[in-house]
Amino acid sequence: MNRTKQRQLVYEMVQNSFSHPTADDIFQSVRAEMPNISLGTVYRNLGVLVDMGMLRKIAVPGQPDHFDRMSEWHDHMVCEKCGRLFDVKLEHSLPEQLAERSGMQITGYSLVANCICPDCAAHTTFQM
Amino acid sequence: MNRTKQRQLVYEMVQNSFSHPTADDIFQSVRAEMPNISLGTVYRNLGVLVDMGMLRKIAVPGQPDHFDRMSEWHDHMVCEKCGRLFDVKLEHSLPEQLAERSGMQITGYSLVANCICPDCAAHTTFQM
DNA sequence: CTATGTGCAAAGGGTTTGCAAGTAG
DNA sequence: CTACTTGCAAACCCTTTGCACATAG
Repeated sequence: MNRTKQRQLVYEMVQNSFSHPTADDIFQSVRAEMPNISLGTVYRNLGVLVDMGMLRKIAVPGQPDHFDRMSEWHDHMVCEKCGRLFDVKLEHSLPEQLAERSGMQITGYSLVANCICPDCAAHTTFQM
Repeated sequence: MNRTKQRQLVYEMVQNSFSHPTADDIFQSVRAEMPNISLGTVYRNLGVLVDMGMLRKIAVPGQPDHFDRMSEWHDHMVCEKCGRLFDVKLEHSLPEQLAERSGMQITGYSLVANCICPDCAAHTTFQM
């Protein structure tokens, strides 16, 4: 894997972000520093970095994919009002729960829960 | 909600299926009985039926959406060899696990686990 | 020098939508 | 009669890809 400026910038942008950015978020942000970078390059580098286990991809139904740094394992919740992602750590490993119940080997999983985040719960005007 | 032949057929096809069909599977199948039905109509009816809680939509990362009847609540696993979907029932409700850990209200979730199904585990030739 | 990566623009795949005509109730 | 639904085709959105050029090592 060659170390190009583009790849470096894409990686750092996700690594330093707290907001679970999408490919386009990353594109916009990296473009500030390297105006000629193309969206295709961002996608390609995200793919490489995810395949190498240096970043995580989070598939959110009905939204473009989000990306996250490789911190301690956790799951994600998406606020159905504001669309932001939040982290959550389950007490019992989901793959273990699934393997035990199904008897099959679990090789990965994708989980996104819908929630109302504290901000939206607080600011929402009355609704029936 | 009007009761049209198209909507009826779409509903019945999913209701009688054991295979977690995609919109296109449903389209192909319904077309056998009603050759002029359009794919757009299938999508529209699936949307209506899911919104009314008569069918479930299963979002599988990297695949088109699948649909399922509204049987007892369960989760899904997708075999990474053959791509088929399988049902699994967790012992502890995931929304409860998530709510407890996050303190937020959980309004739904999407979970798909990757697995190796028994068929593929048995038939696979040796691989490193 | 050679493998790998890039920018660009076009294509891809699943899904949604605008519209005029058709149908349910 | 009126609101809802359909078929059709075009549009949409996110993502991938082919290609010729550029760059890392």
